[in-house]
Amino acid sequence: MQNQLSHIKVAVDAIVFGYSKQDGVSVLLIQRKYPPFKNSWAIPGGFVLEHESLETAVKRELEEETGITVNYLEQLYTFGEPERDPRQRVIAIAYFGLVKASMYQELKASTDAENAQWFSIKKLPPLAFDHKQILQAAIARLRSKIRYQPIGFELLDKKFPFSDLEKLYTALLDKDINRRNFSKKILSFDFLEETGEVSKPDGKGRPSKMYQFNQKRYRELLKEGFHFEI
Amino acid sequence: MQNQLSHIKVAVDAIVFGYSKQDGVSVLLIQRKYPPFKNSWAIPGGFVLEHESLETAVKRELEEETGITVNYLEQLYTFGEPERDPRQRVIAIAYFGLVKASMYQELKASTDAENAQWFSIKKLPPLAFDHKQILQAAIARLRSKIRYQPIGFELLDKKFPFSDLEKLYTALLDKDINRRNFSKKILSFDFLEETGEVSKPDGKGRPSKMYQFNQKRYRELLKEGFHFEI
DNA sequence: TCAAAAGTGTTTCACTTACACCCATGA
DNA sequence: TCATGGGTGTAAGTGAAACACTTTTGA
Repeated sequence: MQNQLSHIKVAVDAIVFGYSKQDGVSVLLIQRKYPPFKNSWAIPGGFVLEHESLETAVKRELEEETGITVNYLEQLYTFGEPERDPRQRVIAIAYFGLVKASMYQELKASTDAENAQWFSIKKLPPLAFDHKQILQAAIARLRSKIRYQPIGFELLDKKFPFSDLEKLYTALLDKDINRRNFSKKILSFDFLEETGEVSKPDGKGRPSKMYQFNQKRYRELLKEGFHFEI
Repeated sequence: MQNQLSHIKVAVDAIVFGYSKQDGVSVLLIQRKYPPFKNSWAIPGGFVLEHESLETAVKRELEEETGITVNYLEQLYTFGEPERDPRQRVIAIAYFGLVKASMYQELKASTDAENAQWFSIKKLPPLAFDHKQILQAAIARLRSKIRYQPIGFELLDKKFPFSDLEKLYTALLDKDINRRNFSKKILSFDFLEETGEVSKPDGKGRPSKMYQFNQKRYRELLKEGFHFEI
């Protein structure tokens, strides 16, 4: 095997989720400029360079195509059916990323991102290749993972009112949540801390305390055998 | 992109677990015949052919190298660090497989398997490439997955005494299990059925009822929103 | 002073945990 | 009849679910 060449190409894709109170959970898509599927919406991604790690490749492609930097990234699944790309055999290692609400707002301003756009996961456009299937796998991962790992905080701002967290969970889990029991449960975990600030009420109602996720405390709890579960 | 060739090669690996009361949980390894890592033990696997799906490739390689057929297979993770193979860039899509106790016994008889062998996960040999890391990921997956999905039955025979299941769980989860509460919990799920048979006691003690996993009933329960958890 | 949203106390109920005892078999 | 492993009943403890009430703000 003297550096043989392969007929199979290796690509990475990035399914990036963002959140806002107005639009709920959204995913970042780009519009294709060239055939096949010209002008279709697609998941950002591209081919892996010979000496670059898979994660580096995802981050690079994401930066090039959308200008976005994620604050959470994990491997999702590898899609490799022989016919998934009509041109030639391409296997795609899909990654799952999250960005904070502040980054979500910034996309509009970026110049790299002229053909990148957020789509609410409730109103998705038709997608190129097998990207519908990939996106569905990512949404399933997000929905299940948010129940046993505190990744919800990666979608909110650093400091947030408690109701934001509750709205996020309501948006992702279908059943509606009992406000009282939800707050009792989350606060009993003891990894949220009050910042001392309060939110100015937008319009009406009592202002709420601002909280932030204490990552260090969470890691300590994990070491003690703690298990997060909603 | 007219069928360009890639400098990155695509391989699949299969981490297959088996179980027996004597050896506990074991993993199937092969001894390498050629350099690099000649004579080292390694996870079975090989390169993906141009027109074959990833799953087909895993099953084919497993059959060729060990003669084993799995009754459960899922994708584990894709390993793609640039330096993981000293010869050239190879990304490996690792799969996670389980075989029933009867298949576990058969390996010894198979001729294909002259250089394949079961190793207890408690006494593992040094491994080629980054296979130690891959195997650790697989063991972690098995340990965590057995808690929220009834894959334990894929490691036992079709019919088994209850204590076999208990021993399997004791072997995988570190903490020891309260026999009474474990059986109450499993039986309350209502996907195990008595076969009417009893085991002949091997040596001593009261014979036990034989049970079998009712896959159909389990699927029904899932539809009703049932959630398995130990 | 009213509507809206935040914040909190308490009872009920179900399930887990812990413990103890009985049963069937071979030697 | 004894040792061994299989099979089962139940009380106590813990935590989730349900519900109702109070507080703080803007209009």
